[in-house]
Amino acid sequence: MIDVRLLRTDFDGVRAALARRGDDAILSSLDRARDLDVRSREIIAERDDLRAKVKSISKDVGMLRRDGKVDEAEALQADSRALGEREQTLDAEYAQVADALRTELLYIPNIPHHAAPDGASDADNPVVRGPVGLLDEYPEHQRVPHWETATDLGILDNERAVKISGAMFTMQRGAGATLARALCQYGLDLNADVHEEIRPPSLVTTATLTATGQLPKFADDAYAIERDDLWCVPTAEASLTSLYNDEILAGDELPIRVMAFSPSFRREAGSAGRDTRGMLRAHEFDKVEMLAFARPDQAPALLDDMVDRAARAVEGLGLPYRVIEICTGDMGQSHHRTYDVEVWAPGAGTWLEVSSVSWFGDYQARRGNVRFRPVGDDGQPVKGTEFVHTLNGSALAVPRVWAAIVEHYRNPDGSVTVPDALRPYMRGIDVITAS
RNA sequence: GGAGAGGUGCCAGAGCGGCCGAAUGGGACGCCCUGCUAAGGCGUUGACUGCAGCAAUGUGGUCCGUGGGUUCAAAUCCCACCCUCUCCGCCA
Repeated sequence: MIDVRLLRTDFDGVRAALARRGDDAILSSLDRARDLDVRSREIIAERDDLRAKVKSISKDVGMLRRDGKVDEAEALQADSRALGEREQTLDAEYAQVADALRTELLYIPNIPHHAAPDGASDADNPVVRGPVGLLDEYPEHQRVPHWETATDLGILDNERAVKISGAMFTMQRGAGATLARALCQYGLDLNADVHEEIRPPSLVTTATLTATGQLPKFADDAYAIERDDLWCVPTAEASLTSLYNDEILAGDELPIRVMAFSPSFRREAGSAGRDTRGMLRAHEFDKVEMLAFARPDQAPALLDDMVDRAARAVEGLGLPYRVIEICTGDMGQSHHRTYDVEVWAPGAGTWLEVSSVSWFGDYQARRGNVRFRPVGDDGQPVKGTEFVHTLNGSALAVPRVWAAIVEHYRNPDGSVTVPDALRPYMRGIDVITAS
C-alpha cells in the first residue's frame, strides 16, 4: 500500500512514477483516492470537533448530577443528544468514505524504483548478467524436452497425477521424487548461513494474503478454502511476510532474514495450455523462499545479495543462466524493483524463470503493519516508528530447475547424470536410468 | 465438536457507567547518592491519526481481543465473533 500522505505532499510525483507502469486505470484510481482522502479529512475535522463537544458536555453533566442539579443536567443532555445525532451521521459518512479509500489504496500498485528500466512488457526486460555458461549450440541428446526424457525414465508420471487431481498437477516418482527433494535440501543448505529456517503454515488467513498484495486484486489466482475462510499459499512469501504483522521490531535487530521450504498453490487461471508441458507450470509445486525484513538503508545491498544467492544456486548446479531486470510495464503489483533469474532449458528450447527476487519498499509492511524503532547514531532508540522494508526471492523453485537438469544433463543413452552438488542428497544415485 | 475460565499498557496485575490512557508492582531509560558494585532516592516511559508550525512542539480525535449496540457519558452494561487456557471427544 502506498502512503496516503504522499498523495497530499507529492501527488504529481506519485502520479508520474506510477504512470511508468503504463496502465491508465492506475491513474484514475489514484485520482479517486486523492479525492476520497480530501473528503475524509473534511469529515474527520467536523466529526472530531463534535466529539470533543460531546465529551466536554458529558463531563459537565456528570458534575451537575453529582451536585444534584438535575434540571440543568437534563438540559445539557438534550444538547448533547442533538450533537450526538449529527456526529453519528458524519461518522456513518466517514466510514463509507474511509472504506472506499482503503479499497482504492489496496488496488494501487507500488511505485517503481527510479532506476527500474522503463518498458511495456516482458519483451523489454534487459539482461543484466550473463548469459553465463550458455553454448552456441546444444548437441542432439540434450535437445529433448524433459517431459519425454522423464516419462521414459519413469521419474515423471503426470498421467496419473491428472487422474488423482486433474489437469496441471504433476507427480515425480523414484529418482525423480528424490531429485525434487534433493533440490529443496540443496536450496536450504545453500542459504542457511544467514537465514533462519522456518516451516510456516501453508494455509493462511485473508489478512495474511492481503499483506503481501495477493488480495484483494488477485483472488482468482489463489485457492480459497471458503468454509474456513483460509487460502492456500501461492508462495511461502505470503506466510513469511506476515510473520511480524502488527509488531514493532527493534531497529538494531534488522535485518531479519528467514527462509522456508513450502508447497505453493496456484490456480493459474487463464494460463491453461500455456507452457504447461511437463514440469513447467503446475497448480502445486515446491519451493525454497528467502525473505528479509530490513531498514530502508539496508535494502539495496540485500537485494543484490539475494539475486546473487538465487544465481549461485543454479550456477552451483552447472546450469546456464542469466539475470534480467523487470521493467516498469512487467512489474508485479507489490514490487518496487525486481530481478529474475532464468535458466536455459535446451530441450524445451527456452529460458525458464526459476527465481524472482524483489524489493517491496514499505508497500507490504504498510499493509501488514510491520514497523521498527529506528536507532540513532548513539545507539539509542529514536522516537517514533517506521515501516520496515521487505524483500524476497526464490532460493530454489523445484520444478523448473528439475526440468532444466533433466534436459541439461541428459546423456546420449537417455539417462540423466545427477549434478555433483546434489549427490549428497541422492542416496547414492549418480545417474538416473530407466529401472 | 461439547463444557468451563479468561483476554487491560514492555511484563505482571487492579479497575464503582462519569474524576480512567487507565491504580499498583516489575522492567527499561535519565539524574542524585556511593571509591566501585549492591542497596536507596527522584523523574521519565505507548501506538495511530486530524489541524497549526520549517521545526522542537502545541492542540483535537481514536485505541483496554475484534465488530456492533445501549447511554448525555462505556475498559466498565448488552449481543455476535476471534483467540488463549483447562477438561471431555476425535486424531497423524
